[in-house]
Amino acid sequence: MDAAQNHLITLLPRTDRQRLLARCEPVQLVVGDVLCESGAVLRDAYFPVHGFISLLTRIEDHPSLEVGMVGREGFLGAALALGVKIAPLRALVQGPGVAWRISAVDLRRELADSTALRTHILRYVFEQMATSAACLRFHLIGPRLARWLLMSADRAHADQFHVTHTFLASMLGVRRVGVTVAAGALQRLGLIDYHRGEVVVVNRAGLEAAACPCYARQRLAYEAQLG
Amino acid sequence: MDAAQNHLITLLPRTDRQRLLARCEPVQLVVGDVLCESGAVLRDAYFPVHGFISLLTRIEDHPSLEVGMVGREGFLGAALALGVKIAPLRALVQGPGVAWRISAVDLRRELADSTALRTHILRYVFEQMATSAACLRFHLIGPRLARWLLMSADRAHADQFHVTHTFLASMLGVRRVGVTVAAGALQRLGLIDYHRGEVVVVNRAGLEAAACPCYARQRLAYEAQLG
DNA sequence: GGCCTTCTGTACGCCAAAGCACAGTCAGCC
DNA sequence: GGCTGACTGTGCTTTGGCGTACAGAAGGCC
Repeated sequence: MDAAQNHLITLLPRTDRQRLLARCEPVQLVVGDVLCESGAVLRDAYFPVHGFISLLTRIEDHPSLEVGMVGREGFLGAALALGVKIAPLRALVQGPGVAWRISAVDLRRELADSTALRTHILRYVFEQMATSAACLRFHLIGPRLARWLLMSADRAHADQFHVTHTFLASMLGVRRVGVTVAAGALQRLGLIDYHRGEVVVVNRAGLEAAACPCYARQRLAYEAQLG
Repeated sequence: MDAAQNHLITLLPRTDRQRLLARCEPVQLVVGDVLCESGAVLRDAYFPVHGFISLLTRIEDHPSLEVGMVGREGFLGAALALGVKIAPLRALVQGPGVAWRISAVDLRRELADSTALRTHILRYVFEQMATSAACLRFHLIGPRLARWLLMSADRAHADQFHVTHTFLASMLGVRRVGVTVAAGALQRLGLIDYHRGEVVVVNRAGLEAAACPCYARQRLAYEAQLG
């Protein structure tokens, strides 16, 4: 698990990192697993190493909506870092892999001891949420879909992954038909290819051009944080 | 300034509170003032006591959009709390009043010393952002407008305040005409009254019924935090 | 092979909101 | 009083997305 560490952990000073890892245990991320349910008590937090996790919200009778995505560059359990005991969002494993798991109690202890950990975790969450708001309001399905595919490919560390139109719809908060139409357009442009849930990014540069600017923006913000 | 303190400050343990206030100075909030510009260097943070402040974002050529509102119950400068030096959002004074101002340097020192302050500030911001996302995506102009009016009335501590349709449009991220139509409907229902920028909440209960459920939800979350 | 389920494509009508244009209306100022 | 500028109201057309319904296509299982 060293070569492909979680980036937040990598950013920590050596002693903090060692102390944190001593409290973590590795777990498998299995596609479809729900790591925490909205409204349930938070028991653990996760630092993904491979694979990725979607953060979903629901309001009333609307379809669900993804408000964040966590991969190797991030962390699941920000609420815990704020001392909140009840999960505000549903966390769904989307790409298979492994993660470091830490108990709420241990995380709390580590956060108290490590300013670096606290800062990195919270800044990451903040950035994600700030980006999505305006995007949800103004951007059309097509560009949003393209952005989602790129973000997934980044976190899956692959140009191919599994996801159906129905599922995409519940991520973007739109109808399944809306996804079908938008995905069909991307396919006709030769940017992606898909078949019964297997999506392949064919023309990455083209897909980036088709994606809403939030993709580039978030990427820049992330790189600025690292550098 | 004691009787009507900022709520986050009130929540602090006594010693933390006294130390914090020793570093703050009172300043006037004048309507239209821009306390920080997006992309500019952050110098100060604010704890409003009276009046309130809107947090605005802009993307590309779209109209601006409000993503947060800060009054007595909150705090302006969350980015600073995360160690970010550049303001991610524009902060615009909307309701006149006073606030405690603290320099970035001093805030940093206080945050390092006070777990309570850190937790309260970040939890507050987190809650706000999580609420808005789905609201922006799913709710119609009318209910969103009603919610905005209620939130403003709450923070202004008055049933009357000044705001034009054009301005409301830039808060909600819609056209001015859209606001005119929605506001006209609320007025015909006898819920509000307005005339050249002076808005009066006539039927508060009715307005709450007309507002999107995010208003009640956020209120509940806030009360839970206090209790 | 045949059935069933899952996934994808297409086709309606409908509506909220956008973009655009223009007409009132009120307040303050010269 | 009359001008000016800010504010509000109304009337178009266009459009992106919704809700719904149904039909084809591909894979799994018996």
